[in-house]
Amino acid sequence: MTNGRRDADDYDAIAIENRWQTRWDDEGTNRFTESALRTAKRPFYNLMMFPYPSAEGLHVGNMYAFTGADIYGRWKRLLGEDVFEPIGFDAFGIHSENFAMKVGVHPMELIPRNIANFTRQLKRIGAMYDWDHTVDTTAPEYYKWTQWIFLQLYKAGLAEKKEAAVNWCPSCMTVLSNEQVISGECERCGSKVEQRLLSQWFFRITKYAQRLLDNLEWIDWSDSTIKAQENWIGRSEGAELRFPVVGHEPLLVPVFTTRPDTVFGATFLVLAPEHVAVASIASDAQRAEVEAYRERAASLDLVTRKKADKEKTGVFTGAYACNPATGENIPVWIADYVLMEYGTGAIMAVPGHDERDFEFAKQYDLEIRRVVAGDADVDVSPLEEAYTGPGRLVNSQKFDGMNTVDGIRSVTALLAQQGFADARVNYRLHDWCISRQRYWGPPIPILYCDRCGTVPVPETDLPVELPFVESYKPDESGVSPLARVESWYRTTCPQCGGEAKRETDVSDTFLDSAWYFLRYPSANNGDMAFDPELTKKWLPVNMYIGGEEHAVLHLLYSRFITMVLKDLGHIEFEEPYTTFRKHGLLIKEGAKMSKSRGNVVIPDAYLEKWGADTFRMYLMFLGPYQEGGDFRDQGLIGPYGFLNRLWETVLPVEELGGGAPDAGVERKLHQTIRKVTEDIAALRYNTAVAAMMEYLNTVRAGNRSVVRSEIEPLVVLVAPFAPHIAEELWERLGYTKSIFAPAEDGSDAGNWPAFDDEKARVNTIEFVISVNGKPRARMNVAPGITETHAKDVGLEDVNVQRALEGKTIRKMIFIADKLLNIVVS
RNA sequence: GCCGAGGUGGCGGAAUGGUAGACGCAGGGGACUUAAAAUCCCUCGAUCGCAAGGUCAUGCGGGUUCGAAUCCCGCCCUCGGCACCA
Repeated sequence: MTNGRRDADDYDAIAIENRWQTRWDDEGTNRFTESALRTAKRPFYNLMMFPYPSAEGLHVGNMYAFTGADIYGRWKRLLGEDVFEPIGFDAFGIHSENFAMKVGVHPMELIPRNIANFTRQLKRIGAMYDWDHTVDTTAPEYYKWTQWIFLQLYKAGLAEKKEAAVNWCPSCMTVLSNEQVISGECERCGSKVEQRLLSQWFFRITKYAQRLLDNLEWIDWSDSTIKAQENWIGRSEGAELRFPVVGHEPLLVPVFTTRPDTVFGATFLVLAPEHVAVASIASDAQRAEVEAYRERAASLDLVTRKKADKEKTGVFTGAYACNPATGENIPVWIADYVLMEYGTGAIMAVPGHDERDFEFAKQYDLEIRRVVAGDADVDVSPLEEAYTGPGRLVNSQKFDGMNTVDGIRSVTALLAQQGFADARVNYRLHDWCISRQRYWGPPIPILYCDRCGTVPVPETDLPVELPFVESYKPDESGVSPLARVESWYRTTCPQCGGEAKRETDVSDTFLDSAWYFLRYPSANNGDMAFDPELTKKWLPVNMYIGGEEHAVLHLLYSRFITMVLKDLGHIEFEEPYTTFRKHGLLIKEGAKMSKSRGNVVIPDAYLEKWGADTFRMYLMFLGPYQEGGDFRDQGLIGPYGFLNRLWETVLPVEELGGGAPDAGVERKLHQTIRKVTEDIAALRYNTAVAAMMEYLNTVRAGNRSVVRSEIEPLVVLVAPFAPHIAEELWERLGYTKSIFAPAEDGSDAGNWPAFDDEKARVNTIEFVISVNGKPRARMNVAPGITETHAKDVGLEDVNVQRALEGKTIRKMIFIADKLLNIVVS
């Protein structure tokens, strides 16, 4: 745009992008045929987290994630690999359902509309998705297999139904997740949330806890994601100790502790209010109080109950237990700070050495006994606060003087001998509750028959289709709206032919997404969930890029399902993603993007103003991809100017010179190819873009005339970031095939340029002479300057001499091709 | 409280033991233009100096080292995750 009007040959991003997107679509450039999927020579499965198709449309956060992943895939394709890059829609779930209720449109109507809008937007960003292999988790052809997976777990004994406490909003009449409870109130209506006991389906993920933990050692994932999973699984080593209840022999109350060495300081026992032993051991005198407390605890919502800073409460049961180490009788209490779902639901309280027990003992005036002294001061004075560190045992009979590590082992061994203890490992991880008392999900494929009991739906009867239900709002009954559709849930038992009733709960959305990557290559297969041959060829996923918000849920559940499917003989690998990289978080002008702040970036307007190429490039340039960055409208002009200058430099092609590149430019070119290649491989996209900009500046410096061999490789380097302009320039450079197609020399290679270390080698370096670490002179020399030579030249420099005046040289440090540091005093 | 990441010009960010501030934005000056936009060229951490050059500077305080944004110790702050897990 040099003359205020647009010449035919000006860079018109929108027109170019429309043209190439249409062409990719028409020619199926990025789509595998079924046979091509089977014959691919160098398969590379490039996966990104499929979006939930909200009504708002594609968010800039989605686009940031997808662009970074697409650049990786396009780069792999330019290297000549057969890259499979699918996308789909995670469209079931509470989010969609709540939104549908809000706008008063049935989800069965709303979701297809949203998917159509998302598809349009996803095509607009120029990612190389295979639109012939997409999934929609709400399609019966998909959730048929989600139900099939449920049945495989059921048959393997990994799915079981049991009672569990859930959050219940009495006004919305629905179960809430913990995330939807804000300080005891419903996030949507503000009502006080209650606790309800419901019978629900669980997957026994805890059975896989150790394996899920062990494999973290060898899978190639972002460190922070691995750490998050480790913490979530939460392995702790310790012991189970058993305390006989006085007068109720042979009843033993088991407790889990990581500090069996402190058992001599266990001055009372605390059970969770729900603990089964409570009813039988409570004394008559205390029974009324105990019952009242249990009722109060049961009515409290789960989030408030688990708040650590809540004041501790509890009641004495009237019973005593025998401390097997000391032989003393200690009181048994119940308190809601002890959680039924962790360990055994009971603890031995050691107030001297546990902060919570200390607080509780203070509250109810229970004995606090020191049994550990800090190493430095073998101190037996009373405790002002709980001492939780290591040290030496005191007041512990024959174990006195022993350190914490030996104490844990020795005390456990002694009590084990007497039958009161076993070494034990505990995990924080809970079984995965997959029941949802909602409408918008795949029905759980189970039937209940009066005669046969719980009966799985035969695989041949799948899918159990979700019926269209006009009024799908949840109600206060605590069961799914499907329980109101008698015509649907009444059925016959496949075993006895008698009357049966369907399970009316649907499954968790996370089950839909726990296996979607297995479905993509087989997306069009109606006969099985995943074709064995295709699965073997393409899986596990080679590269998975996504946000860290899924570090523990989706990424853990999909690992679990993969392990189960392997154990059941359906697949041959147990980790779904060979490499996982998290991307960072985008913020807007220093602040987190949120609807309430009104600073959410909607990509559409930017795409229309600047084009997808500029937008993609800017997103990758604004900060390190794996750490995130700050989106500023002002910043887009940078990459836009770069693409404009690239356009002007290549065109018109007839004016490009032929022949050999300038020596200096060629050196910079090979350095740039090397840097961009290494940076993309490591997802350092921001510095890759900077290197390309630097190279273009070098090529254009001083308005010199450019030869084709200098600029053509840059078009390829830019292609993963700005695929449309790259295709256009490539075509204008005279190539007939797509820049992403295999190179025209017939080899397996793609068009990505190779770098030559020889050609990248510098012929002059700037050598620094410093005095006491401060640079005093710089000189341009040929690499390989000797120490002697450097000293000769360096000491002659006037500036250096000035710095040396009146000082004595103590020594000189020579670092080859970098610097000479003269140390003086 | 615990785990993880981070704190560098006016701004986004480079540099992970060896020239601090690559690349880009914004700002300043200039060319072209009737003018504006666009484009191009120069300049651009602070401070002292006519200049050569000096001094200061990577959250704060110490340390290691010939040399520290980078490594170690102790603090402060920001962001993300987990949180009564025994």
